[in-house]
Amino acid sequence: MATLNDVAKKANVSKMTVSRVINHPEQVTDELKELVYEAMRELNYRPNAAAKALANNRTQIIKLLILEEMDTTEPYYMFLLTGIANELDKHAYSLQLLTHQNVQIGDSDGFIVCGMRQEDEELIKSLDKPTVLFGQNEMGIDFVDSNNEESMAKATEYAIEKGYEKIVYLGIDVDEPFARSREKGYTTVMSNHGKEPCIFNLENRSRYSAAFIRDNWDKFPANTLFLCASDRLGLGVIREIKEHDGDIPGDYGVIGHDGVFLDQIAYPNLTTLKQSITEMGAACARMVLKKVNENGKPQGDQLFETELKLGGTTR
Amino acid sequence: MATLNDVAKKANVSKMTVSRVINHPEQVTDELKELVYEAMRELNYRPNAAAKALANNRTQIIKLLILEEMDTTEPYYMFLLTGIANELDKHAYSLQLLTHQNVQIGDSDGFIVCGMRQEDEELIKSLDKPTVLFGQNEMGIDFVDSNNEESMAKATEYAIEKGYEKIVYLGIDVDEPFARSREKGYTTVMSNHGKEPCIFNLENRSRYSAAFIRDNWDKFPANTLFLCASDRLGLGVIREIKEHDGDIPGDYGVIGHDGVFLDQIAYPNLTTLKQSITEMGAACARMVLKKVNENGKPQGDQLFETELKLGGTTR
DNA sequence: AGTCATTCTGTTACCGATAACACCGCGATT
DNA sequence: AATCGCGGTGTTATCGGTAACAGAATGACT
Repeated sequence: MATLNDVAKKANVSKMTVSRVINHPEQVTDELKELVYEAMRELNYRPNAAAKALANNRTQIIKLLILEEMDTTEPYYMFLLTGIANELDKHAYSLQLLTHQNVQIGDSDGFIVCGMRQEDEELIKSLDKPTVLFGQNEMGIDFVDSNNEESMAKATEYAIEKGYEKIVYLGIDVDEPFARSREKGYTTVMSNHGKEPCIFNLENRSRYSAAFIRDNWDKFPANTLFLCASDRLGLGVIREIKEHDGDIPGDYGVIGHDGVFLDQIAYPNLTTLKQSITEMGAACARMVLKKVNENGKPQGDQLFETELKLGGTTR
Repeated sequence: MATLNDVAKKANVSKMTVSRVINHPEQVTDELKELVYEAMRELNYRPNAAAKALANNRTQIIKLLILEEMDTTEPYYMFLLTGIANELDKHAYSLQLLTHQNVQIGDSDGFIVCGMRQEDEELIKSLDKPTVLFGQNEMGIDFVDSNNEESMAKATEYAIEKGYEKIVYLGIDVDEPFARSREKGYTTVMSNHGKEPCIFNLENRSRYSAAFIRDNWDKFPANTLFLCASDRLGLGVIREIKEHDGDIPGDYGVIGHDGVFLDQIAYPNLTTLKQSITEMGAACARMVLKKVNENGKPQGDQLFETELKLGGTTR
């Protein structure tokens, strides 16, 4: 592998000039810069991450903390990981995965945390390096997330537009900002249209939403749409409506949220609010690297729109 | 962070002795070793991966190549990743994820490849670093996998034992070693019991297995068990049996394979052959690191048993 | 012309670890 | 007693980069 030194010799300059071309190009004349770029191209120069890390007193490592239990997660995180990893790669950074099992060993330049719940606040605050959350929070920590409120508002509008008379919201039974935002998107649009909100919160498992439908079937006349805070809940709803020989999407509509995998597993395919997980992962990575370079300077929040992806569970 | 030097001073020895205690402890007297260990403990010494990498002309990075498309994969890979990452962490290694999107940039000490198909042979052979495959193969490359044959044999035995008269095998329609092994496990046990094998291969999507059941429903009398090469296929089978008001698990049994996530999504929960993905991931990591340390010396294969996890789709 | 500031490039030392070599002391060998 | 061998330890140079400083060239100003 070609080194800085090789490039320097080829371009007839010192190592330092080459280093500067890479890190502080404004300090080098255009003429030399051209020579150096040329040499780098010819030698197919790739900086040595280890050397760079050592010299900068960095690790070139970002740790990804996944606080959620793995067996309740969808392939969701694979997309997130891909997005993060690709972006980190571009900056000669690599990834370390931390889960509940393994405590934090080794060092890193920064953290990306996901699956966070209120009770993890202390843990997060104890992190001594630039940190970015994947998922909105009220702790004042920079984050990336879907625009949960806007997302559910959009879905509610759509349901109304399609003429469903009763629109029932099935939320996830946790006291977290994302859950509140989704609910708010629903209630806001409902009241804008002078409709009565109808909200139930359930544990995020398909068997609970199925049981819920079973236990309350007589409360749901034809022309009802179930707006679910996750595809998982949506799945259980579909299952139980079918069990009652309900007509989807004629008499009953279902809309889920996430659009990662389960919406495709459902039959018929679930209409859902699809998140751009991979892009959000990349955004997390960019944000944390920027924060590292700017010595921990706050980066603010970044919200992504969801896409209403139509399946066979809505008219 | 404490360095080698700090430890050396504290223990009144040279850096080199400390380094030796870590890497070649047999070259140091027990007396000094104790002093050094003591100092390391007191200072909470953690080796600097970047420095180590630089000195050893290593990268301390293992690349994970995922050749499969992400949207057809289950959370499967998250478990694998967790296993790999935890193990790598222990050895101060970190991970880089490569997918179809991003070509290989940067350098690494070794590769773990998964989701490989025959057509990827050339790519794999072009890798210039120690490589381990996740998934059996006939290219002579070291691998880790479930014992596919044994796994299906076990399931077939179980189905027979439970008195299902007809046992239908639904395989995945690809010409890959893992698929052949699974089929072989089934056929071997069937012929041992003097029963006629009945095999169909389908694309690995639930809607295809559902369609298959629909189109051939009259061929499957009561007391039939469907042994599926994936939980995904199993899901479609369950769906369609229910559509025909078939009794599961009384008249129809279903067994899937993988046990990662979909088996729990299914209703009733799918009886499946659960793989120890996380452990296999760790095994991959150990194997590739060993291979790196031994300059690419072949490591052979490692097969893991699956666990027959009973759900509600078998008697 | 001489001084000075400015802009650019090169030199040196260092980040934290390791391999190769030098060296020291001791028992075994003659 | 002198030499040899060898296990055990320290010294030096090195991996590939970067910051801090030094030095050279240029133009502006008195």
